[in-house]
Amino acid sequence: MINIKENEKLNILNHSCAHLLAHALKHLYPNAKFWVGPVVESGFYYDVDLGDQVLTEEDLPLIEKEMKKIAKSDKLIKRIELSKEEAKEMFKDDLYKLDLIERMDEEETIISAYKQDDFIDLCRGPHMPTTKSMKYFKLIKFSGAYWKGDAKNKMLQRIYGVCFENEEDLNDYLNELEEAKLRDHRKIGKDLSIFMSHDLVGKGMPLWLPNGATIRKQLENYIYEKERNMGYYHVYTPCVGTVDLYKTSGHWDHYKENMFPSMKVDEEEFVLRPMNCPHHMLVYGNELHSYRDLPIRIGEFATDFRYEASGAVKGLERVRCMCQNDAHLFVRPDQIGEEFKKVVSLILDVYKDFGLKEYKFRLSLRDPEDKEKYFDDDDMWNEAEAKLREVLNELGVEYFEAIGEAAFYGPKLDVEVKPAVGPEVTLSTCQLDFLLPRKFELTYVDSDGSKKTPVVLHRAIFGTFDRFTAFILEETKGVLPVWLAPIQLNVIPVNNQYHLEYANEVFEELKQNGFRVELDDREEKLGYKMRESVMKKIPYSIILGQKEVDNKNISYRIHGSEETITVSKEDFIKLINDKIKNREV
RNA sequence: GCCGGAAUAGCUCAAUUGGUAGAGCAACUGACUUGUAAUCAGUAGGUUGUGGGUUCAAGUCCUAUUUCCGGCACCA
Repeated sequence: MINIKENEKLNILNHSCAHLLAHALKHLYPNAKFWVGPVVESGFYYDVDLGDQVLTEEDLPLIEKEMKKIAKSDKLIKRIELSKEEAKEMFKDDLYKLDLIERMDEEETIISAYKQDDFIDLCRGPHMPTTKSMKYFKLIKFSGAYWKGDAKNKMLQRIYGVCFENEEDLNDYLNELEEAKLRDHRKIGKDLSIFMSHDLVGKGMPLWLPNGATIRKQLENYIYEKERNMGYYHVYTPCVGTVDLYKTSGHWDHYKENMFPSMKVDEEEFVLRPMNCPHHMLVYGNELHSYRDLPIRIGEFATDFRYEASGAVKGLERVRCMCQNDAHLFVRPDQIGEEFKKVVSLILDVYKDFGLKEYKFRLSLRDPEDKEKYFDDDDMWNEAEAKLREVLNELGVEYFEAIGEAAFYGPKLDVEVKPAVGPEVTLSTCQLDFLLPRKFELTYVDSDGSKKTPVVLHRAIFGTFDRFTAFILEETKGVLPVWLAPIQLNVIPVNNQYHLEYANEVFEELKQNGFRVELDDREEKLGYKMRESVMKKIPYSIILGQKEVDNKNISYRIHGSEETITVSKEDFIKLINDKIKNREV
């Protein structure tokens, strides 16, 4: 999908369209006060204070109509340059604009504004020459948005729109938006019976249905094997811990508002765990470790509970009960680079297996200007950050740096992806932690016999199984590769009376070979069953009629293909096994 | 959490200004015996998310609440 902000022409066009929107709003709501109207990836928006006036769905077409009217009247868009004082005088009744002027750089002596007919707005520009330039636009949606992005401030109303140079581009874009809704994992999840939710279970608590559970099991098996091969040990630890555990880890002080409230049982006070680090710290601490034993890698497919804000939960993507593909790697300081490299390589390896291409690595670093915010060990930070960069460069990974986005306990690498609908989310993560091992007084015996503190890498390749499943459903539009598909093969006899016996035989044989196979023995027409097989996105539909009975072979059709292929049973079994092994469609 | 919207049969949806809930698909029963995206007929299915209220009368209006949706904020 096109990034409008980064397209120079569209950027100016959309920016001008934001002014056009404000202009129209001013006509329709004379008391409207305007905050800012920037261009974003998906178009533009304008934040506006309409007083008590609340916008409704029906208002958008009316606003659009007024915008079209102004556009048609072909007003010149003129740049005006003002001194700071002049600007303050001009906007003296507008608190929002005064605030903007106040916040401008001291250096900035000239402030520009753009005027079109009876509307004037502060703006750096540039803009289109006349309002007539904005012909092909559409207001998309509206919502609330905090003034200055701060939840403590008043909520303004935000109207989103998009503008293109011609009708075709606009329609293409709107179609893309519609198509994105169709591959939303919440829709696919419902259509394909992947997961459900229920009021009685609660918000952000999806229930995985058999189809979803099968997918998840495959993901678990897949990553378990990878991790085992890399020397990970897997554990099971409880979903609860005492409050004292989280006081020791520091979560109670720093993460409490994201945890479910504690519960008292007899003399103990428990919380549902929001993460597994404390448990894994204890597992490490259960034994004495030599410097020779490190790295020690402790993994778990662990269910965690986070009290996510009620407005934040979304399908499988953001939930209150999740299963992390978690592991904690205990390393010596000199092993940070090497171990980090292994994690990044694993991420790349996994993404390749899933055919993922659209993702961004984000390296979150400490803000050197604001060292108080972070765990105090300059050398450790500098060395670790340099090491992470070095590894990423070595692997030739493209990444961007987010200064000041590190956790207070260490720098981290996140992989961000864009879901069908909504803002980017983090999939994989790898976080360095200097602090937690100290809090739990973890040690290893170094070569000189002294006790040293290990460094911990928190890492999750899939992130959570929940979010990864959501993402993979959207990537594949629900058409999963055969190794992941809940139902891999669908056996359809042409006519039950004559072909069911053979179909049963084939069905049993495929089942014996370990495939997830179904037999559609309902008394329905072939066309009817095929339709359902396609809609359920089963990778292989096997059609068995008289020809197949006579020749003891198999005809199959791959999802999305029009072609039917006939092969021997043996060849078919080999084919499917190969596809599974190679993780092909 | 905040602003706004929504909730009707298993699913997708309909129901004039308030007048007592309807269709398609799915399910079930029967007929049909079929070669690649829907065979036909019939049956059953609902305290309209939940609790209050207004009214002669509420799916429709008010109110509380739960869940969902679009954003915002959050995501040490």
